Formats: sequence, structure tokens, C-alpha cells
Amino acid sequence: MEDDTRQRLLDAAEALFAEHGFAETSLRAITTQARANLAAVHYHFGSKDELLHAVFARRLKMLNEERLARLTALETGGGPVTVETVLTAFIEPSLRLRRAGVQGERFTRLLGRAQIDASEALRDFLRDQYAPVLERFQQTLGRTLPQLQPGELRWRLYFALGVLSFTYAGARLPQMPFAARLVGDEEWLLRQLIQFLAVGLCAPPLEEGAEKTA
Amino acid sequence: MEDDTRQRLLDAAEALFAEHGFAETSLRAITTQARANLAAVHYHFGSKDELLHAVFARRLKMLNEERLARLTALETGGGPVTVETVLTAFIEPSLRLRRAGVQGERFTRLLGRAQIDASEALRDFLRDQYAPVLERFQQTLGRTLPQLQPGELRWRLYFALGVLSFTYAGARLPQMPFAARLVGDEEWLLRQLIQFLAVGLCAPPLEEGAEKTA
DNA sequence: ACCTGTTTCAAACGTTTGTTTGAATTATCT
DNA sequence: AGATAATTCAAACAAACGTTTGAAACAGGT
Repeated sequence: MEDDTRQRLLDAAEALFAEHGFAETSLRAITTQARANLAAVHYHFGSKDELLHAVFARRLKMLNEERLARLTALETGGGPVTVETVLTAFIEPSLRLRRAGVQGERFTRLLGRAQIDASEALRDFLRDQYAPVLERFQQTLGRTLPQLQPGELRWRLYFALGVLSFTYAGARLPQMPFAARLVGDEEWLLRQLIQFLAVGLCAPPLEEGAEKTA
Repeated sequence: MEDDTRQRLLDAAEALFAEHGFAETSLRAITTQARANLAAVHYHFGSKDELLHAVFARRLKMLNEERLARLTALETGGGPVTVETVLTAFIEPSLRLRRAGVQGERFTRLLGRAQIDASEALRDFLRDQYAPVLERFQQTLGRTLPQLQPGELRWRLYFALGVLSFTYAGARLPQMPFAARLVGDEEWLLRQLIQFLAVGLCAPPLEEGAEKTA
């Protein structure tokens, strides 16, 4: 059976959704790029929404499992549990995806976008996928940074994920050299990124009256 | 002349574009919310694209001018030129917009979104609006942080804008308490944000062989 | 009151959209 | 080879979209 029509559809959808967004990408653009018939989308996936869902499902589960595995390895004696190593455990799996090829790069771009422009339905799906991961990382970071109040830590984690999403989404800013697509440059960029996030997370708490924690 | 039809259209478009995105918002949804006729959009603006353009034009020019004015005031003796004060000069004007009312909040949300999901045409427009501002702030920060290479500073600035965009866009993350909509909470959040960005920008340079500057 | 220019309105236009259909084609198995 | 299921295909569907039209309603000035 020619089931790689399915893969070609997923690849094309991944690329076009990442580049132009969900609503502005037509099924005809996807099926053309995938060299497939228009009706193939509904045959293999049922609807455009379920196609998007499948694009995420294809990679997200494994990605988050690898994040948790690295964190567990770290905590069960695999190395020092510092803010940097915990951050690396979270980021490295996604960076591996990017290094694995242009499709992985597109997926991370789509993932970054989705944090901001996802519809409510997709947000629910992403929340289910991310919640346990973020929960675990937040707990571990809370032990590494006991001086921070829970609300403080949570917002810093929020900021950190913002940087990551923004960078993966590849938001173009003026004067930004996007020669940083070479892998060598990405390694350098990763260190810059991790340092930026680490010092932000490690900053001393802003002392004043206890804030609402939640 | 009933020219506040124009304003109502801009308000409705601002709100709906910010909440659902450009492509997923129909002119009919906008004109319904604005209690205006469908054709009013083309009468007042010419097209949907030009409506979006007008939504940005209405506030963005003044916003960036205020940013530059605050930076100039700082540099011409208005206070100490530190990373924190420069950051505040950039952020405060947008925060004032948010404090001014729900429409300002919506605009900043739209602005945050646009950094990631803007079409190429809109990106050109935003680039023209942002380029001189970012240029000036980058220069000033370069003088405040002379130990950083230009490429390093630029990327840190990029990360900082990412956090800001992400936060303004109001990306929902699991476990995030969005009771932080009260103004009091926003003030606290602003201090958290500025500290996070400041320590990230001020971090010591990663010393190693000179990287490509560009 | 009349004219003139501006603004609103309901209705329609032609495209494009996601989706469905039913026949044709291809693969799989006995 | 023939029967059965899986997949592809061209064509059409209704709905929604941005846009256009031309007449109605309104405004201000003389």
C-alpha cells in the first residue's frame, strides 16, 4: 500500500502551516506540494483540523517523552542538577529535531507559532501534551531554586518558554542576520540562549511583600 | 459626518485580529461587532489588508516615538543610563497603552502576535516602523554593555523582544494563572519582566574564539 | 427648498474554501 | 485469474469569503 502519501501530506502540511499559518494554507496548496489528490486529505485524516492534529501528534509525543527521559536521567544520578543542565534537558531534544533535517526545523517553527496563534481546540491539545512536562520541569527547577516563590518561578518559566517559542518560530526582526541557519551557528546560538535563560531564572527574587501565589 | 464608524471598525478589527488572527477573522464578523455595514470597510479603508494596516498605523507611530523620546530624555541627562532604565524606556510606553484600557491591551496583543505570524507585506511595514527604534536602542545598550560583541548583543536583544512579544501576545500556557490581568498584578509582572530581561542582557559574554559579527 | 458631496445600505458578484461523491485504479490474497 | 479491499482520482457540492454595485439616506452650504 502506498502509505507514504500520508507522509508526504504530513510533510507538506508541516512545511506550509509553519511558513504561512493554518488558516492561510489551503488544502489545495498542501495536496499540490505533496503530489496527492485533494480528496486524499479526507481519506487519510478526515478533515483539515485532524490533519493539523496529526502533524503535531507525529512528533510531539516523542519530543516530550525524550525531555522527561533526560530529566529523569539527570535526577537519578546522570549528572549535576543545575539550572543549565535542566534547561538543556528541555531544549536539547527539540534542537536534535532541528539538526535532523529541514522537516524538524519546520516542526519546531510550527510549534513556536502555535503557542501564540493556536485556536482554542488546538490549545487544548497542546496543553494536554505539555502540562505534565512543564509540571515536572517546574518541580525540579523549584528544588534547584528554592529561594523563588512558586508564582515567581512560574512566570520566569513562562518568559523562558517565550524566548524559546519566539526563537524557534524564527520571527524575523530588522537587522537580524539569518545566516544563523548553519548548524555551527546554531550550536553557538544554543549556548547564548541557554545562558540568557539561565541567568534570568537564577536572578535573585524581587523581595517585597509576599505576592499572591496561586 | 459620522466618522466614528471608522473608529468602531478599527476597534472591532483590533479586537478580533488580536484574538483570532487576521486570516481567521472575516469582514462580516468585524462589521457586525462594529454595528456597521459590510461595505463600510471598503468605503473607509479600501480593503481588508489596508484595514489591518490602519489598525497598526493608528497606534504604532506614536508608540515608537514615545519610546525614542524617553530614550533621548534619558541620554540628555534625565537619569542614569542603565540597562534597566533603557529597558523601561522601551517597555513603559507600551505598558501605558495597556493601562489605558482594554483596547490598548488588545493592540499590544496584536503587536506581539504580529512578530510571529505576520505576512510578508505586513512584516515589511513593521520593519520600517521598528528598524530606527531598535537601531537606537541597540546603540545605547551597546555603550552600556561594551563588553558584548555586536552579534551577541543583537541576539540578546532578540531574545528580550521575544519575551516581550510572547507576554503581550498573552500566550496561554498550562498552569498559568491569568488572574494577572489586574493592573496591580501587571506592575508586579513588569518588574519581574524587566529583571528577567536585564540580567539576561547583562550576563557576561561567553568567551571563546571571536564569532562572526555581521 | 435645492443642490452637492458624503456616508450607509441591501443585494449581488465571482472566487476560493473545506468537504463529499462515485467511479476508476491499484494492491492483496486465495 | 478472480474476488476483495484499499487507495486514487476528477468532478461537483454548498458555504463562506473579499469585493463591487447602485440606489437610498443623510449632511452642510447657498
